[in-house]
Amino acid sequence: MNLPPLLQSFVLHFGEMGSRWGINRTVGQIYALLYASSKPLCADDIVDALSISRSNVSMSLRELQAWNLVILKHIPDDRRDYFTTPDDVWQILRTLAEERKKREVDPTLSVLRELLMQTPGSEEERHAQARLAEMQILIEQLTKWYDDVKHLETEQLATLLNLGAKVTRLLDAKDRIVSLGRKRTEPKTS
Amino acid sequence: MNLPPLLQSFVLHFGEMGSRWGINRTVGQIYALLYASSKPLCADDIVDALSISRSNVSMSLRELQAWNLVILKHIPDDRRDYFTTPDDVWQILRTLAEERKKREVDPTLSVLRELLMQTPGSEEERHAQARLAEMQILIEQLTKWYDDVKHLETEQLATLLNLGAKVTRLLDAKDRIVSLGRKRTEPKTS
DNA sequence: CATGAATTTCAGTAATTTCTGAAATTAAAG
DNA sequence: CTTTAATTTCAGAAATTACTGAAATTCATG
Repeated sequence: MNLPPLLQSFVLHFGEMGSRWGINRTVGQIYALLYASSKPLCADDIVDALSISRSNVSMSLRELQAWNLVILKHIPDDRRDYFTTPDDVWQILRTLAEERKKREVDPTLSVLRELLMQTPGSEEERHAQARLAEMQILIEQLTKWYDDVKHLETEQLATLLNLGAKVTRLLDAKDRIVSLGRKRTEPKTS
Repeated sequence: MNLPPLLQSFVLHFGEMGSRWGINRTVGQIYALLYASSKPLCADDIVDALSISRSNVSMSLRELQAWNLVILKHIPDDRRDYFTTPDDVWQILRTLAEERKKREVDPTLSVLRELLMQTPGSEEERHAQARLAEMQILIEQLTKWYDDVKHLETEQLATLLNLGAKVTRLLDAKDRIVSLGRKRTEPKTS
């Protein structure tokens, strides 16, 4: 591996963390490298930087593209593909959420729905269905929230985050204000 | 595998999904089994239900305990350990969030902090640090939100979920009401 | 349509992870 | 202290996943 020490530490860390997420080491390393580099890299740049085989780079880039995590760029008079990550970290977060939902949540939801259509053949199955129903309801609530929130602009999303648990207090406050007929109150927005 | 068909489908699905999350097939299957069973199971029950070796069950249960995902129960006049999952799916969600944060987010945050302490030795490193800083800020915002929200009672959490993106509208409404005419600088609304 | 640079595919191999059975350990009861 | 049931540990086997190099493919250009 042939990288400035800081970049190398970052890349190695992402590689290790990769396995804790569902992705493999190389994919994690390539992503980290693209993320932190100041300009787009082509496959051979990655080969040089990480000392891995050309074919491994090819397959890993394909994987990253399937996740929509990289952007393909072209440089004039150069046939090669160059890759970067989006500049906006919020956009990256959105993509990550979307893809993980697609791969990790949606299939489970569809299995739960299917199994809940069946008629239980025993007391044991009846109980199991009740448990699956609880899980289904939870996941549906979460995905409903997600579908709602994912359309927000970055600034609004940041506002929502900063608000955090205070939302519930805000709700109370609004109830009070509205029910009192717009009496003037101190703003408590942060 | 010796289970009612509905339970078997659920268990097999969790096993497969297991690998998309960081956990392995057996651990996923055992968790699913414990989750959907009407009473606590001991290691040998699991061996029978899933047709896997006793030692595998032992190691997998240990893994689940490390994740705080199972509850250990005892039955009078029986030396064996019996396992279940918590009844409350919201509690399960909280545990899952906490453990995943601990394993998948915190280590990255600490690496980012460490690397951002260093003095960049080149323009390339300077740029990398800027990118790491963006990532750090995002992660810190998210974990701050999480730390705030995780203490909420289930009912409040459900309220917050149901509110979703409407929070921003609520905020606007409150601003309008309390500031009596002073308009907030608008983000570009989609 | 031949050339050659860039890239992808894929079969075989390497590395890693998971799983098992045998042996070791633990701990309750005689 | 011994017996015995329950559990854990761990070395090796099995299974899975990741990686490589060689061959095949793609595609812009002469």
